[in-house]
Amino acid sequence: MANQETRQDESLSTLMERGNVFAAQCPSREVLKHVTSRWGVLVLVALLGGTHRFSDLRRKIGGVSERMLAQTLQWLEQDGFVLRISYPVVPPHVEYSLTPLGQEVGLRVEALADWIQEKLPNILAAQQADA
Amino acid sequence: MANQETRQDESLSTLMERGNVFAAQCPSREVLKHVTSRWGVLVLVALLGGTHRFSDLRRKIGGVSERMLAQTLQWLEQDGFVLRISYPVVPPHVEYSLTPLGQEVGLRVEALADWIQEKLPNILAAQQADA
DNA sequence: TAACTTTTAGTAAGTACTTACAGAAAGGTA
DNA sequence: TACCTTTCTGTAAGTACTTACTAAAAGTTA
Repeated sequence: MANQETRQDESLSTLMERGNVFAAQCPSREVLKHVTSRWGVLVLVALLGGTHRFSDLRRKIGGVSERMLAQTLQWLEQDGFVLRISYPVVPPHVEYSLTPLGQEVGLRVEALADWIQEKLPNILAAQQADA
Repeated sequence: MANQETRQDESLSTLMERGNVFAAQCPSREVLKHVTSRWGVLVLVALLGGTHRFSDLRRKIGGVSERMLAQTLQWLEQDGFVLRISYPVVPPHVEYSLTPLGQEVGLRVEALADWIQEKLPNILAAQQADA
């Protein structure tokens, strides 16, 4: 089903129990792509702060278009990280939150984002150094 | 220098001390993009395992083209995460390794990648659930 | 001499990501 | 009736990411 050419050190069986991001055909690559996507990271971190409505997220995440936010939320929902609850009213009312699985990734993504935010001065300094 | 329109809750001074990934103009966004890029993640994790030559990385990271690997390494080098040592011989011999700063991000990125690899079965199950 | 080695630049071409914009739904308000 | 609300979808158009392919350097091997 996945993994024919690239067979570095993972057999079909290992693939079923544990992904291998270094293998081109491994499905974990797709998940990684969603989680680390431009807006995916920010959505996960934002939702760690609690349930948000669509427009709340859009306001909080500077620069997202409605189109991209919607698409990103769908990716994360399909991967089982985001829970979407839609109330059948007009105008629409939809609430997004993290599933238990989503909170786990969220924490890891947040750790990364936080580190970058904190170390930004060091990074900018390093950039200057060899510029 | 950065941050004119988007001014959510960070002043120019705060920006100098700590990034804010939620602000569209914050330079941390660029760094985040490099680190979480398709190949950036894999390069960082691979280099946590020690110094690698260009072709070692290419072999290890399934699916990268030479072009993209080179570009990704340049991004990470400019951000101060990767150290590039070139020996003036023919054919070329170049070694890549992580700087102290690079090891710190690397660990965070690895934590994320590892989690995804471990939880892949759960994620695939979740995908099936609402498919 | 022809071919091979390793790393990277450059080009053209293709694919994927992003944006901007218009539009829909059903009811309340001016 | 005209307009506003919120959450999306579809479209066209633009930008960025990726790939495939060509080429270079200078010495070693067939």
